[in-house]
Amino acid sequence: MLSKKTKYGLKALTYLASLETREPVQIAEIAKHENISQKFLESILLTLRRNGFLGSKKGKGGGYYLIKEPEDILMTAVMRVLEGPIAMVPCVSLNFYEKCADCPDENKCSVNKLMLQVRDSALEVYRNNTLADLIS
Amino acid sequence: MLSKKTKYGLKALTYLASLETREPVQIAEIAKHENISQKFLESILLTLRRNGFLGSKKGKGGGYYLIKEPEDILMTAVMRVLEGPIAMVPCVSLNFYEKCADCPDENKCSVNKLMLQVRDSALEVYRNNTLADLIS
DNA sequence: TATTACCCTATCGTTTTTGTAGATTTATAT
DNA sequence: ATATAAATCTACAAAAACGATAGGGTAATA
Repeated sequence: MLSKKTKYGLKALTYLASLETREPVQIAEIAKHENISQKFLESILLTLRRNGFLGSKKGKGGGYYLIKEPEDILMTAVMRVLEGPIAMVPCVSLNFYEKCADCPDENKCSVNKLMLQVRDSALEVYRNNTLADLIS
Repeated sequence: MLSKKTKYGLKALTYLASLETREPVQIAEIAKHENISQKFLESILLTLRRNGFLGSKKGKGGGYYLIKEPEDILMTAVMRVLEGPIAMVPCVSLNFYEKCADCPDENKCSVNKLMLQVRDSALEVYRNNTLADLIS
């Protein structure tokens, strides 16, 4: 299941990308337009800023704005920041690898074998989509 | 994240498929061989039986056994029973469809657009793998 | 009578999602 | 300059949902 954090984050990014301007947009406006709990969105935008996707400006006339062109924002990067690992099990994760506690031999593990394929296919989708591709 | 339920279920199925015999195998043996909590496995095997993957026999010499050939057990079916929807959001699910509470128009939703592709790519993997393919 | 699957329930721990309360920064009007 | 209003930032906390596991009793079968 996709977490609401990721869902809301994606929606917020898409909304910002869809605007003509790159001037700061207030949290309240984004939250209202996308039907998102404002306080929750606040923390999501914060992590997007900390990870280099958004810039922010405090005080009156402040808000959040895209820091890169939508064409340059890959879904692999967005998903990893918001949702975490793309792989469904740590033992096939590229960026968050961990050995399974059970499972004596990864190469003979059926779960590993299947989830490796799933990871690769998901990865291909995320690599082929930038933020610009999600705007209709 | 893949639930342990699914992980354990897949391992149990693979173990049964890897055996020469189709005679009943006790829960304890499966649990021990795959390093799984026996009590947890118990409930997993039960749902696999209720969904037509396994047969069972009570009493001495009882246990669980495969009811179909490994070649005829598709991962799409196994995943849907153990993990639930293959889609990451209900609004792109084939078997568990649900409209999003927010989101006025699915066709214009960026999350929908992306997750539709992810679903299709995962589906292709699951369709191309039977239980027989997971045995090494 | 022993063995094994079946079934129900309770519990513990973690993660997700949301809410509360304030502190800090900035633009603007007076 | 000063006050005011408008924002983001920070830190908790709590509630809700979910995942994983354990315990104990029942029913079927050799």
